[in-house]
Amino acid sequence: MTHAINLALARRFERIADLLEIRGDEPYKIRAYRRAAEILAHLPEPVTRYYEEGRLQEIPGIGAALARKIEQFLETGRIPFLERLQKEVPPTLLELLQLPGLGPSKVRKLWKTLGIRDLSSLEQALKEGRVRQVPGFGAKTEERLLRALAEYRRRPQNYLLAHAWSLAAFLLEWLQDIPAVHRAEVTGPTRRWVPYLPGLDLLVAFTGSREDLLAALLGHPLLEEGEVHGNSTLTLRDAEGFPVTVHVVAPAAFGTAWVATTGSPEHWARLQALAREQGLSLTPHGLGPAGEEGPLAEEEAVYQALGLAWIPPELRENRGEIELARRDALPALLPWEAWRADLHTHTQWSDGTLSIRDLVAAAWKRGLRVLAITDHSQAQRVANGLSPQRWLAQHQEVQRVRDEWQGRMLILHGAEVDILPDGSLDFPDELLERMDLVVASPHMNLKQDAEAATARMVRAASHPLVDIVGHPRGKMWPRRAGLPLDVDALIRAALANDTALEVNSNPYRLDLGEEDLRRAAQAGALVSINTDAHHVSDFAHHVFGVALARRAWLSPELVVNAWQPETLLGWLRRRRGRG
DNA sequence: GCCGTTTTCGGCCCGACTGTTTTCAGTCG
Repeated sequence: MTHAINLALARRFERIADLLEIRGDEPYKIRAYRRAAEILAHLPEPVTRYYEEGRLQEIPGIGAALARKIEQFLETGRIPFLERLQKEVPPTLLELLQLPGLGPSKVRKLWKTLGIRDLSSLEQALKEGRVRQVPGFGAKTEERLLRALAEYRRRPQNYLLAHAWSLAAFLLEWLQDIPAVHRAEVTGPTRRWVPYLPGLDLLVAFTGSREDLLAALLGHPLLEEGEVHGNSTLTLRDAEGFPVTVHVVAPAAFGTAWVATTGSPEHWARLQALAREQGLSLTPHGLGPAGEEGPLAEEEAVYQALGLAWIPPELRENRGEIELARRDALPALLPWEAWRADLHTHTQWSDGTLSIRDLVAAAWKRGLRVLAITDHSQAQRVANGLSPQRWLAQHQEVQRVRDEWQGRMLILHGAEVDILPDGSLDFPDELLERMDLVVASPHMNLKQDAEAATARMVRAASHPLVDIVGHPRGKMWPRRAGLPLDVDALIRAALANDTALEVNSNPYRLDLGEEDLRRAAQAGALVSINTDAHHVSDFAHHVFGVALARRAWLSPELVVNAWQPETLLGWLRRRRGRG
């Protein structure tokens, strides 16, 4: 759906917007770049098609100036305006924006008054007490920034899994067309679906020279720099500095290399120990008696030779999976294709981009058979949240669309109602009672202490008209850790009230998080995996939620989205006493 | 920088919170 060239352009427009913001440009100009980036990233056709047909300015948000920049990029791979901008505003300033509390205006001030250009010069200035001398900065800000900086540095795994997968899809397609590439696959933490990771790893069976492979990869519009590293790896980066490691292997040894590079390191070490117990030696290049390791081209053969069932990558964390594979007793995981219901989505009625009609059609096309329309409640002013009156008007519209679909798709009408700071809800019960389904989520006051946050969420989860607690922590990677919840208390409340806890599949949220979900899974709480879709392309995010469920060893029967529509309806009706 | 059967110029989404102030700018959602 997304195209590499659109994404490459969108990222450059985003970067222009960031740099303009630090420079202090006209806010509406900046917004125009951001809007264009957003639209390009979600454009269903490659922008090259518009270019060839001379229709660039037909793309909403693209006028003469942006069309010109798109043309320059497509013709030369460069945008001179961006290059001039980067000479003027050091791009290293952009990493400062990652720190919570530092926006473009403060970054500009630090740069102009203290000459701060990156994280290390900021740290130095903070430690020397120079930052608090700047007007607008004080002791509290100094302390907060030092903490944020330490936090930022402590986070070794800095990148988003979704970014890795999206890049992987483009690069694998690209690799297919390179002669002498026999096979190419995703490997490493990306393949294990680790939510936050140090970069993308690919495994490539290749018989040519490393330099040729590197040159071919650098021809891709999303990759900017790279080098040959040792005799079996290439390291590259995309325009945002996202690291890509390409492991190169002989085709015959693909199987052992794939197991080795997929990891985890602990899982691999345990496999090697198991091999030793059997008098064998397991290396990335083969398996057999020490010194006579033979290559294995298929991964299944590696596990089989060790007397194990093949282990899905999401389980390879050395949490007991090897012992279970030995007894052929691996847990049943939620099948990838079992997710057939999205119970948390948005339309143009609040901050979504699609009409109800288009959202339903897009969901159907995606293979969904149940869709809940859950726009924001009134407290979400930024998101154009619905008043009770507007919800009722929307209800009429949902009814019309429902009639058009005549039961082919189960369309539920509910809302994502705000959980207010005290745990009460942003809509009156009389309105909630009319809904097919209620998702209740926290959006504001996310800096409560653990006691207040837990009381708030437990109260919401215990409300008889709340079916699903949406993104319970309200976290937003990487800037916001979210509510410091006692998750076990929330899980107990959910169990006591037959309420489902959401795994929000938005890659920036993944909330509940993995450890939370593991606890919920052990307690046997119901879970709802939803995309929180605002765009058509957001439906694709469900894989991150499903992956998290698999990594948490969640029993498939606890996932309400995997139930038959009748079962789901039965649960909802029973909960609100309509059963 | 974009956009227009209310405008080709003057709009473009806004409110709460916080730390820094002494009346408000910047950040965030």
